[in-house]
Amino acid sequence: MKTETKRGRPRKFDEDVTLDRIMLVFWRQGYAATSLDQIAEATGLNRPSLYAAFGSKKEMYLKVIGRFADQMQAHLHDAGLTASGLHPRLKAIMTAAIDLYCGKSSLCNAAYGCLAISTLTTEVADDPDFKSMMAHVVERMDQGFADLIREETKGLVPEANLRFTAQHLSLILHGISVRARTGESRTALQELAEAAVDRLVPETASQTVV
Amino acid sequence: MKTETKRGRPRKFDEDVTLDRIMLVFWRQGYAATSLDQIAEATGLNRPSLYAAFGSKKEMYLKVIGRFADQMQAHLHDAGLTASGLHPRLKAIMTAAIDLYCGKSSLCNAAYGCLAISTLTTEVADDPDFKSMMAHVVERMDQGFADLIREETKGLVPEANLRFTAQHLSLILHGISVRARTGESRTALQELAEAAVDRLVPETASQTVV
DNA sequence: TTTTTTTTGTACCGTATCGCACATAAATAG
DNA sequence: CTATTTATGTGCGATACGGTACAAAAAAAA
Repeated sequence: MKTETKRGRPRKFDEDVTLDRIMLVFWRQGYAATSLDQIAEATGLNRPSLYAAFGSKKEMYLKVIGRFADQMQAHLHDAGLTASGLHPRLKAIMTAAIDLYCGKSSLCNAAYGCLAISTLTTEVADDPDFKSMMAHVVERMDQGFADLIREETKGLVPEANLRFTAQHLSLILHGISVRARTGESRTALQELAEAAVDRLVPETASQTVV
Repeated sequence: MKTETKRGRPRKFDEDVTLDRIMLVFWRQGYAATSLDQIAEATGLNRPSLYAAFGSKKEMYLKVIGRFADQMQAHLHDAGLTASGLHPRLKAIMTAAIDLYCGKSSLCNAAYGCLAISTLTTEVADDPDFKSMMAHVVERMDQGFADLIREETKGLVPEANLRFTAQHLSLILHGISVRARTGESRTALQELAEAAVDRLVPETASQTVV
């Protein structure tokens, strides 16, 4: 399998870097309030190049949301590996999420909360494509927490209870995202999250959850 | 004090009814995606009348948010009066909020979640006026819960703990709003809320909270 | 070189946007 | 009746919007 050199004029931009720049614009302003001119300015590209590479504004946004979900999942997964035991791992994940929501991550340096919660939620009521994307993102987050709990409690917790607790953890994170974007301090959110985890899962892994 | 009859041509519309109609448009589409033509169509007024009565689009939106916060607070307060004891009252409030978020209230008949969480959150990062309004709305919700807990536990719970639990309850409601707009069923949200309240406050009022 | 393929950038199209000017209408005050 | 005050509705104006046509540019292929 040889690396066939592409014909035609080469691109002057990196697709991933560009998507990250587009992401930041949508993250700050939301979908509806963002114009293609702003995206063009933020990326250094002109509109025809943007359309050729990513399609319409809506497609750009959906691509960005999907990319964000991927990066978010990887980020939180990594954070969950820095500790051991259900309770400590959950706390590590919460901390990582709060840092990200408050602009303390490589992804974003402003307190914009979660991209999906902060901007996609608005568009959901009037557009089925956005709505199913939103449901997908939330479902992924629930799944992530469920997988972690399942792994750490190996059969000790009924699947139904486990999924329920996972939903509850997602819920907490969504609420924290809202407060992060509203301007609440990182330490205040950290306290809230810690208390929430303490109430949801026991300190020692041997106890039954829920 | 006599009812001075106003001079000039009388208005053909009721200001409150009109604001409620404007509210529904913003509730579905959000601030940025809503045009004044859509508002004009929804209210039956033309743009000059709208501007004369409510000012710019931004002022309309802020007025609507304030009105929503008032109505929401009254709605939840009333719901809290239908039961007695901290735990039952909180559950009643949660149920009322979920019904409203899912379109089962006189305010709105569609599952649009909370107007502020669903639409104002997006605008917050780029506009200080919206941001302070959002902080104000969240603060009011925290206050409402704090007042209720304080009233029901009369001095048994330290003010700090009490406020902390109130924030946690608001957080839950914000997360539920997101899921309601995303399409989650009312019963599923009801289960989540009940479990959350069970974990946050004891069943019997005599126990210490948190 | 000539041809083919792909990207770039200018310039544009039709439409929608917010906000307002201005004339008209409907009420009261004198 | 005349003047004044307030609300209505048509219509416009300047701008911004999403999206695209088209020609120039930059690479590989023939």
